[in-house]
Amino acid sequence: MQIGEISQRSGITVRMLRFYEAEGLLRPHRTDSGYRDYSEADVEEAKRIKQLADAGLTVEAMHDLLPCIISPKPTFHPCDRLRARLEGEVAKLDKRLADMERSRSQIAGYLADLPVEVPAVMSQE
DNA sequence: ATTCTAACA
DNA sequence: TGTTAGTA
Repeated sequence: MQIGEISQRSGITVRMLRFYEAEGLLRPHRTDSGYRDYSEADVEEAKRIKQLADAGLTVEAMHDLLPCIISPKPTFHPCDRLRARLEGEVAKLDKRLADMERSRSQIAGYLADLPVEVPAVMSQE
């Protein structure tokens, strides 16, 4: 099938399907004319990729996790290092959350100290 | 009509 | 990630 069909069936944009391929996540065959030719197996793989992408995982993480997924749920198979990798992802998110909280309080502080604006019609009178 | 690669007011 | 260009 062509890229347009797997796109609608997987929910991944054509743009991203090409990007993931460039990243080595999906390897569809090519027709004589150079068009990507996807198989049913590719559709299942694409659905798994979609799940991981929606979880906010990076392409690098997907490379590690995809081989450990059995169903498109995804259900993870106890591969070696799988637990460590998932824990690593959670650690990264915890780091980002901490950074964002610092940023939030900083900006909230600017907002709290902001002088009250006087309406133009009043300041001119 | 669709897809392909490359590139960015 | 979108979008556009010029093809196949």
